[in-house]
Amino acid sequence: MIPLSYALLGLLARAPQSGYDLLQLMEEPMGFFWSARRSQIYPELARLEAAGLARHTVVPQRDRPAKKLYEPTEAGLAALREWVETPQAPAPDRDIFLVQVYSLWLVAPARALALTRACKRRHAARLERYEAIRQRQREEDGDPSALRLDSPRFASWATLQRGLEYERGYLAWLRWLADAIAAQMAP
Amino acid sequence: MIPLSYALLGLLARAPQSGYDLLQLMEEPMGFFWSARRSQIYPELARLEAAGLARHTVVPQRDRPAKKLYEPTEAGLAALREWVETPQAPAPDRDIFLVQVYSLWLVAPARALALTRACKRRHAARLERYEAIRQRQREEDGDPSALRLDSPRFASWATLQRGLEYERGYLAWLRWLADAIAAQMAP
DNA sequence: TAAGTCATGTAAAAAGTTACATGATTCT
DNA sequence: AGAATCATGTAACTTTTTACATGACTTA
Repeated sequence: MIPLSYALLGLLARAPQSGYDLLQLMEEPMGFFWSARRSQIYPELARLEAAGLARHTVVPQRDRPAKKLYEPTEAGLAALREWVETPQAPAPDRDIFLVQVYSLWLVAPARALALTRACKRRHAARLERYEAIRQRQREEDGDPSALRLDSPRFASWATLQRGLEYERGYLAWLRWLADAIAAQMAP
Repeated sequence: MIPLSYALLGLLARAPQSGYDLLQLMEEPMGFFWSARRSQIYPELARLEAAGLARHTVVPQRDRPAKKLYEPTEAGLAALREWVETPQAPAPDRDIFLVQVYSLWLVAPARALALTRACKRRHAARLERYEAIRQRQREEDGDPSALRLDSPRFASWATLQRGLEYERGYLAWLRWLADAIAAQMAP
């Protein structure tokens, strides 16, 4: 089992889903911290089923094509619980913008500034997306600090909170970087 | 060319290095934002050379085995510059701890707290490592805000700064999470 | 002489991405 | 009739990891 297995089980543990549903849930919200494409998700579902961690039932629909609804088995839930409470080796850190910044001394300041601003736009957009989700969540759940620890809502709120702080921190650093570059251009 | 190609070129652009040197530089400091193993680095160096972006000379040493010293070619430097000033599609976000947190509602609060603390230790250790590097950098370079934009030192400082802020932000969130869990355990 | 570091690679397997492929149903 | 959404997959390729493999030289 790979992290993706548990990402999928984590989604199924909240509610049964079709592969197609999972495709979208892996975009948002799971994609904010773990991602996978269609070509990885469908085979992984088959693997989970072969391993006895998930099962599916075919659900015919009037207005749409039939779908396979997946849910975790008891063994699947147990495996997920066990994995969740075991500290995991972190995935290697990968930030392509920092790879660029590491060689930023090679390029003209104006280019460096433009690059920084492009990155800033990305992160600002991501932050806005997170804030929209928080807004929606607040409308649905009310005061998030009142959520029970054993509710999926609490878990969603905790991950969202990290996303918000991550983007704010990144943006603060980007502003600092842009200022440092600009400061050496003006005089 | 993949991001790793430019990570390696970025190291070579600062000073010629052997594959073995690059192995260690890919651990630290490059590993803080991009990583690769030996089995990827040596073939990648060969690829860079085949593409005319790097070249090597064999350097015999008295006290140690001979080594291949790599440096970027003019074409390699040009390719690096061009890549650096072009906005890159970000690598997918991957945070295994957040995958766990997303399903944290399934496990006992005491386990959740233990997991959070294990994560906190990791990040605290990483922060200490960054702070030690900052200390060393400060001793070598003096006031970092005086560094010139076109010096590798500036670039190193900028990436380190991001690392420091990332770990501080992560730790702040972990404290918040631990508190939220603890608050529901006590009463 | 054994352990440790310096030094360079390859092989095989796994994980992940891009592109291909198909078909039902609904809406315009 | 064509575009859009729902729905499920596979094939080929690239990237990355894990494990294997070897040898020079130094120090205890």
